[in-house]
Amino acid sequence: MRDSDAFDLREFTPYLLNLAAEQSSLDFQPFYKNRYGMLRTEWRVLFHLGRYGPQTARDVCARARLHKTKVSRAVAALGAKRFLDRKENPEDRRQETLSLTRQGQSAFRELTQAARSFDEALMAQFTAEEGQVLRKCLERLAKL
Amino acid sequence: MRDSDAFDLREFTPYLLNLAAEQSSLDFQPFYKNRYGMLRTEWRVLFHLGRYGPQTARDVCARARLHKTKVSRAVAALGAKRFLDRKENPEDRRQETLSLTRQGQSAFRELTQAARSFDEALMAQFTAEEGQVLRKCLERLAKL
DNA sequence: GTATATTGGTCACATTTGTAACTAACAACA
DNA sequence: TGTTGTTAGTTACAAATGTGACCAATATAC
Repeated sequence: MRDSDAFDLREFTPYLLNLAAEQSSLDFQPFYKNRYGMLRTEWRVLFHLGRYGPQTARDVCARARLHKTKVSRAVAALGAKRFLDRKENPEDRRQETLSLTRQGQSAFRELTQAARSFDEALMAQFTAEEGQVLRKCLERLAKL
Repeated sequence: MRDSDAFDLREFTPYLLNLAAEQSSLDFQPFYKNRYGMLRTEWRVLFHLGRYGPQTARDVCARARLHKTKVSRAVAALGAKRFLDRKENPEDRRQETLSLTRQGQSAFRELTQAARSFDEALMAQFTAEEGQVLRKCLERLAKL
């Protein structure tokens, strides 16, 4: 196993991915946390509601690739902060249709714009080709 | 804010990074979890001890970029499972020198080999150039 | 119709993590 | 020597997550 001496964690893609993911998430966090008191999951749920319109928690789960308990908690928190409204569906009383309040829409617009700028700044350190390769690789790795 | 309608979370690099990181970590997890009952942090600490030899928890913190409480817990867990030994440093009795037991070294060798193979398989889906670009971008994003 | 299975969503519990306070040992300096 | 500050590491508590049990509503099978 002579070779194993030469192997460094920094050559291990999952490790690198985690470092990069943690770092970038940490840098973006202030936008939704400081200003709106949201957690990451809440921001994701808010985003999906803003981006794809009113839908049930089940739909959010599928689209955001989040477990239903995580979505349930995020929805409760967003509701408590008046970022979304819940309306029971009369045709199937198990489910509720979630929709953003005016305040929720406003937060969505600002956070989306912030995300866009953030991403542009992040990608600006790479060439267009590098950016495309990066994106393509990440999508493949994420099994999207 | 017409443009914000077109923005999708999948175009947001931190989001993509997180999906890719979670997916790849999940896929590798069985190697250290099922076989050795380790957590991710424990595997990282074990790796640094195996790769860079006996050292104090403080050194591991610096090299592995982990907070000292996280390392402290991982060291306690690895010690309980007999993967490492702790020896008080007589020159400075605050610190302990950590070193892998025979069992720890064996686990290190196997996990390192597994990581290497895993990484090769992961990168095999890309061309050599793509791999280099990906690695370079990730290192930059991780601020290494 | 009644029994059974499935689904949307919540709750309760255990695990993991983050944060800050803490202890013990050492260092610096009067 | 005594006082103050720093450092290595642990502990205690809060916050967040994962997992499975759970409840009510609907669908399916008989």
